Amino acid sequence: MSTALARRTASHEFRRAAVLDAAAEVFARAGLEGATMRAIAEAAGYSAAALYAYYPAKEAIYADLLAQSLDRLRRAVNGAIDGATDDEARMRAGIAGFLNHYRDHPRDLELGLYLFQGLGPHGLSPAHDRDLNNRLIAVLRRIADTIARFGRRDPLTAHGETVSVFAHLIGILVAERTGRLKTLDARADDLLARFLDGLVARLRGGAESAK
Amino acid sequence: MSTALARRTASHEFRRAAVLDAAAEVFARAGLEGATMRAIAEAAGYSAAALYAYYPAKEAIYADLLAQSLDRLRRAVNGAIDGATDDEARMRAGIAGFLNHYRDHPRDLELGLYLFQGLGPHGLSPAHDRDLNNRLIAVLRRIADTIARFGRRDPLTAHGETVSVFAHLIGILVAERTGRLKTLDARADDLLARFLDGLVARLRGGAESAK
Amino acid sequence: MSTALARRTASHEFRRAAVLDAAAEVFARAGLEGATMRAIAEAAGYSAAALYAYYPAKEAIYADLLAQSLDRLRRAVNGAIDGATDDEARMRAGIAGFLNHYRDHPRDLELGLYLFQGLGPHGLSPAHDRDLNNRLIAVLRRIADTIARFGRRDPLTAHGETVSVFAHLIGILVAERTGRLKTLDARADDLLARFLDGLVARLRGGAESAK
Amino acid sequence: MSTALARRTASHEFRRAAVLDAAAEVFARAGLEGATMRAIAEAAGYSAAALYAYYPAKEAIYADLLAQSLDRLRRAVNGAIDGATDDEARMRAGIAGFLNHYRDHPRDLELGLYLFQGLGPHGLSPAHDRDLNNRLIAVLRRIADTIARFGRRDPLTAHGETVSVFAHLIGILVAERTGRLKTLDARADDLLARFLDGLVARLRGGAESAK
DNA sequence: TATGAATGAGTCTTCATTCAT
DNA sequence: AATGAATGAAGACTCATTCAT
Repeated sequence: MSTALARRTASHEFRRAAVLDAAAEVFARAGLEGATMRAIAEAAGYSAAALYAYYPAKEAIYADLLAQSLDRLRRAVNGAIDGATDDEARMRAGIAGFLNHYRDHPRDLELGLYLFQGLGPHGLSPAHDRDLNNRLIAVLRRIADTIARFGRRDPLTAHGETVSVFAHLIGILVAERTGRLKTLDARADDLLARFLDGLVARLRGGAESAK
Repeated sequence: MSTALARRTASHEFRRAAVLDAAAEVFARAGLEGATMRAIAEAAGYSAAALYAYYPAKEAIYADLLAQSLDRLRRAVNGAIDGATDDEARMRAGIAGFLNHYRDHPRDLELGLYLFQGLGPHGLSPAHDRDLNNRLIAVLRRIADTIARFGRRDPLTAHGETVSVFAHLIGILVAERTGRLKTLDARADDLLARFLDGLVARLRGGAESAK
Repeated sequence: MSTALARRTASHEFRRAAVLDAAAEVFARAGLEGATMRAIAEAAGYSAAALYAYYPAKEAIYADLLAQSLDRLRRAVNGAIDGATDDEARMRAGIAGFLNHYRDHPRDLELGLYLFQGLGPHGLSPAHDRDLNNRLIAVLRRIADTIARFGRRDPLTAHGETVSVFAHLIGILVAERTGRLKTLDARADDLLARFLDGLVARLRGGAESAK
Repeated sequence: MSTALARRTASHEFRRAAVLDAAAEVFARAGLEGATMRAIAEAAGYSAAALYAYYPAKEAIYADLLAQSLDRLRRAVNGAIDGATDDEARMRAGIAGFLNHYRDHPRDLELGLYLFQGLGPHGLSPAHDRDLNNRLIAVLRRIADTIARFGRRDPLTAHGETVSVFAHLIGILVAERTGRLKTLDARADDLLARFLDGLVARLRGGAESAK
């Protein structure tokens, strides 16, 4: 019986993943507001009602989608860092990896911004929110490590610098995705380069600039 | 007779402003998607149908709201700049004015983010969009001027630097508003100070760093 | 006082006529369902509320419009008959005048069909209906006369024939206006000619066909 | 499984038919413009939203209703023709069948007039319109055949005569339905008889009257 | 497990009409 | 005489969700 149950569970998880895939596709195609339960169901080859066997509400699909998206981001960032050879390169690679991942994967950006922005209509439950936060922190922690190492900063200082990096990255992404960058005749690449150069200079400069 | 007409017109404008206020309040309370015509009407003490005496469509309310919001931002930035005494202070004041205006006026931030985000579903008409863009550009231009003057940069270089500033400001605001800053135990003030210090250092450094 | 009152009344009637004109124009432009009170008011240079000083309801405007339209029809038919020289020509002219008036004045046809069709939504009051009926009968009576005279029929027989003519005319007009004639590759002229020839032949034939 | 699916499909069709019935009733009762989705839903014992499980839009209900109505007309006409014994009787029967079908089925007349009248506001899609036209033509073609056969006319001439018949029938029906016949103290039967007699006489007369 | 059926609440918008001024 | 202001009722349609099967 236990085997049968396990099999059933595995099968269930398998189909849940298929639903999630379909949802991701719909989100990418129709945008966040246009992603209706019916559209997701159709993409998954189910009826709308069937979705409720896998997720209790639309909100839960969002949450799951976001979690996966943040994991993909983490893998991208980690991969970029691991592929670099010296400390400065690692720091630069991690930060650029963050930006490029989102630039290369608009779906994930869409989801990420939704998160950053606090999804108006139904909002996520606090539990979900905490979970997602932790996944984001995991990404940033790795970047903080490279900063601490390259800049020979203590963890606290490195953390402050990381948040600054994080804010800048978000700013670039938001500005680009909303067309303001094009309007202002600027490019994300250039912005990042400028910021990184400044960051490197600053970290090299003061042996220990306060927080 | 002319007086009566003027009085009537003024009264009309007065009530239109009241509707706009109510709309702003609803936007702040219910979020962007939750701002329905009925909600706005109720907040204004009207029936939904009555709104159409003041605005021909929901979109027009958005547009008006955003336009006024950007004008308030411009006044805040200009005021901050004009109140400072030397070139460095002017630059710092303009940038800080941008950030603080939005921190002090969450409603305007909500609206601004809506703009930055590109309002998915119902979007603004191209005409409206262009108008709003111009208002934003007007704000940034003033900041660019202070950068050019303090850093003795040519306009083109100053523009690039301005976009970087803009991106950073957006990033800070988005991160704060969505609670990520609190999560990361950071404060907007510190982030701004850190960024400004870096900016000043950079501008002081190279007499003329390419674009 | 009596003079003042008369003047006031005349002035009122004058403006009522202007409203009616505007209404006719709107009906022609926007169709029957598209003719809103506001549209009529704008065409008349009034506010919507002002119309209620001249007509108690939209329905009354319809009714007045229809009455005038039927009077125009009567004048057209009478004119056609009076312009002809012998009895057969007079009969033919009267009938053709009916058809051609409506073909040349689509506005009136629109109104007429509305009448014939019983205006769904609000319907006319019985009083109005009776009045309009009488105006239609006045038209048909004149045609009946020409039939009686040409066919040397007694009034009763002539009346029966007239109703048949009336039905045929309506049929042609409805079929043409709704595009069915074009669909069937037919022309109103031909249909009328065919019918008239048959009518003449029939009336010439039997000295006195019952009823 | 196939059985279950078939049963489900059949059940769906059954309820769709019920919706259609309800719609027909509403159309007959409330007139064309008064037939709202909500009214139809209530008549069918559904919520308004439920209708959309059976028809994607109001327009589709119209179209279905009209199509079925025209098919009923065709069956009535065909049946009448097939029940007659000689050529003249067949022609008379077909024409009378058209008229009587509509006199006996006021709902269908209401729908038919809607068609003939070109449904102003929301109109049918061109595709629907073409389809309905074809169904009407199918009816008329059968009548044209009987005319050609009885009158020994070539198809072209018979067609012209058929359109004349069609126009007359419409005229009678419109006049009757809108109460004008009663006003004029006439009866549809008599009108038809008179017209048919004339038609027969004409067809017997000239061996071949042009067009 | 999956579905078809069904719904209530909600969306924006239009319109004829009323009323204080 | 005329109007601006305001409204209730209505329009078609959508959506997330529930439930019996």
